[in-house]
Amino acid sequence: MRQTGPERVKKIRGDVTLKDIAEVVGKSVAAVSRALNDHDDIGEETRAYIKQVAREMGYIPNPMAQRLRKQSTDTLGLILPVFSPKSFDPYFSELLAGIANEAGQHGFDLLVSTCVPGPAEIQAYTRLMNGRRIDGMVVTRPRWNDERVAVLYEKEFPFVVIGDCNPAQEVPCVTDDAGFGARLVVEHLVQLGHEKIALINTPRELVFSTNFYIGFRDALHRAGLPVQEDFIIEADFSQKEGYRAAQTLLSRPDTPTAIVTADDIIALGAMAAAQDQGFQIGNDLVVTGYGDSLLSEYSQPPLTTIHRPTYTIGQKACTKLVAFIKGEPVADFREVIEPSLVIRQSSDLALWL
Amino acid sequence: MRQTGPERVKKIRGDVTLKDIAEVVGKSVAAVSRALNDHDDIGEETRAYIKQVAREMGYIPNPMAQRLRKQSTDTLGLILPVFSPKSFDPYFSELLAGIANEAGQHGFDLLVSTCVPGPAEIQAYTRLMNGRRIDGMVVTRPRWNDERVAVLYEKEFPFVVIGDCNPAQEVPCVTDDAGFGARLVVEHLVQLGHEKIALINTPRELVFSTNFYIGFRDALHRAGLPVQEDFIIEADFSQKEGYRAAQTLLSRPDTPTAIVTADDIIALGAMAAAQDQGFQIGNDLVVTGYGDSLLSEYSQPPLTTIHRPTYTIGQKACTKLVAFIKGEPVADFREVIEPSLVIRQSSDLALWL
DNA sequence: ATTATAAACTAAAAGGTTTAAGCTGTCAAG
DNA sequence: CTTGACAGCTTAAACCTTTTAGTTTATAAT
Repeated sequence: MRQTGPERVKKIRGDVTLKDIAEVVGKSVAAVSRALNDHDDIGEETRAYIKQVAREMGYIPNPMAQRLRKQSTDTLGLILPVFSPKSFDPYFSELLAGIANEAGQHGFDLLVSTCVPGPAEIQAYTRLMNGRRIDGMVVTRPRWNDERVAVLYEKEFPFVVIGDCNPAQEVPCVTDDAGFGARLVVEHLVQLGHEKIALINTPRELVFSTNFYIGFRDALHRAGLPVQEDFIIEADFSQKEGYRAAQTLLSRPDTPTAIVTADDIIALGAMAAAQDQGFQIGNDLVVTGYGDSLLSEYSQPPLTTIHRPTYTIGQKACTKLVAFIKGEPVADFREVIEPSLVIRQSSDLALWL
Repeated sequence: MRQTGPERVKKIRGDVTLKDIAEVVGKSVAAVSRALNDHDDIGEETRAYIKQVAREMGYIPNPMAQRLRKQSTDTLGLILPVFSPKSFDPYFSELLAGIANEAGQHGFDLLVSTCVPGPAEIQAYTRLMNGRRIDGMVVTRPRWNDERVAVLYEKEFPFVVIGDCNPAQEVPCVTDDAGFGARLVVEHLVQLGHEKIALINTPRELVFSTNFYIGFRDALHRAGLPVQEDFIIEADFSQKEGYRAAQTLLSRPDTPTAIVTADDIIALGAMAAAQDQGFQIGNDLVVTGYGDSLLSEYSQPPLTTIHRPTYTIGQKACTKLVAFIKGEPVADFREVIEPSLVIRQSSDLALWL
């Protein structure tokens, strides 16, 4: 029954299906399928032959058919918040790179969607979930009482959270330790002799912000410094908001000598505001960031910040999510990565030398 | 035959299929499908009823079944070059945002994959194509004799190119006018009185680089200035490469008074090199970039550059690709967008005032 | 009264894969 | 010689939707 020659090449262009292979090798479609998937109820010889023919014919499985049948998509979902048309946070770029690379390693596709933050957000999530387009979801920047997490959890849809999330919820997550980061920054500033340290925090609905605040507060306590509530202010993730916040802080009668911010992009805004008021950053006033994004290296002056291994976090989160989807045992639900301090000129102009 | 009550609600959780609806309304599966898709051979009343029941039952079509049947995926592919683990070019972030947003508008999903540039690249492309995972592909940073374009073209796979591409190939593309951008920069520098203008160009295999070079050269000619070949040097898209290139330029006996670069990130490297050699950027030496990425605004000093509307380019490219896939007539194959000059302190320190 | 036409549907196939269940033949144990 | 076990297959169903090619019924035209 073995055919060779033209017949076997016939379908070399166009879409070769299991049926085509079955015809050539003279076995059933099921046998071909099972041979290619290495089931053990197909003879050694037959299996080898089928595989060879499949290779020669250039067989590529039709993913849609597989997905329909297996009721799984081998695809992960990631929804990026796009605030303004003009680009988005470099944090997400790095995260995306980590996730996408790792997903590829596991044979998963990555579906990326965007949405403007707000009420439409949850729709974007449910659309991907309900549409059975993806097997699992990556959630970023978790909030207290996060509706996204609630929905995913309730529907028992596999997901992983990137960033600190509500410890009351037992959800798989990979995060940097914001509190530890804040502590590193404050200790650095205390060492430099600062006593009046202000904080521009990210929005309070983020779990991250709370942890950052707690780390900040505790570090001050530990240094024997008071926590002045009017030295603490919130800002969204934007340069503009950072500018506004710093302006407010610096217009007070008693100005701080250091401004800790919970995000690099906010720090950039804060630096701009301070500079506009005549401060020399790194000398009259110290500003620090969080994230160690590309921006912090090239800012003016370069920004002292907390290095968060975003790429690695993306990778680990992806690995965890894939394990989850495959039903493999997941060792540690909550993976915490220690960030590190990167000292640049914005905290110590002497480094210019 | 109309059922109401529990039966209709029975499947409200879990996956409602056409069959379930058909049973409830007492019609055939085909009728339900045709009603929901607004075919005109279903009675007005029936159609309304079916739609209502579908809504009540929370019916969501199974995309995999649709895709298998329709032999299309309603998904676009984008492959991001990831050079180093540490983040990627902000250019791609902005592009991604534009493409993803627009794709969503058209009801398309966006599949994002990454690959390290090099020989593995073409595999990533063929994998997506051959796997029938996507209906169309976005190609970025086209090169002369671009293998990706060749493969896509040869297989008649729908695609759109973002960025200048080989004019000999009749391929759909959306691009900024690099030559025009170069001209704007040179004219600006000439106006500032510069006569010794160097160029750090991007790698010559990119069509962009050639166009940028031609614009640069022509603008010099027009200004009556000579084109000195040893003032022209190439660099990859990295800060490091920009640093190296500028170092080379500035180590020559006759140093330029202005360095034009073909990319912001290269410009940042060039500035760093110049600063390390004691130049005051914007005064002793002028450096310009291309792209107007986030970085350029926050660099030290802020970078005079060419604004490329990357987000918009992403949107337009996506629209074009979708039209192409749907077989709609595409008006202009080649869409060229004029960039504009953004003057910051790196070319004119007086702006500091 | 017959035929043509249109409206409103239905049955079945197709899209490609995987899997549950069943079948055949061989060999060994009883 | 029977029974059982096992290897190595095959058949048919399932996944869910869309489309092709009818079929039925009612109405209009002849």
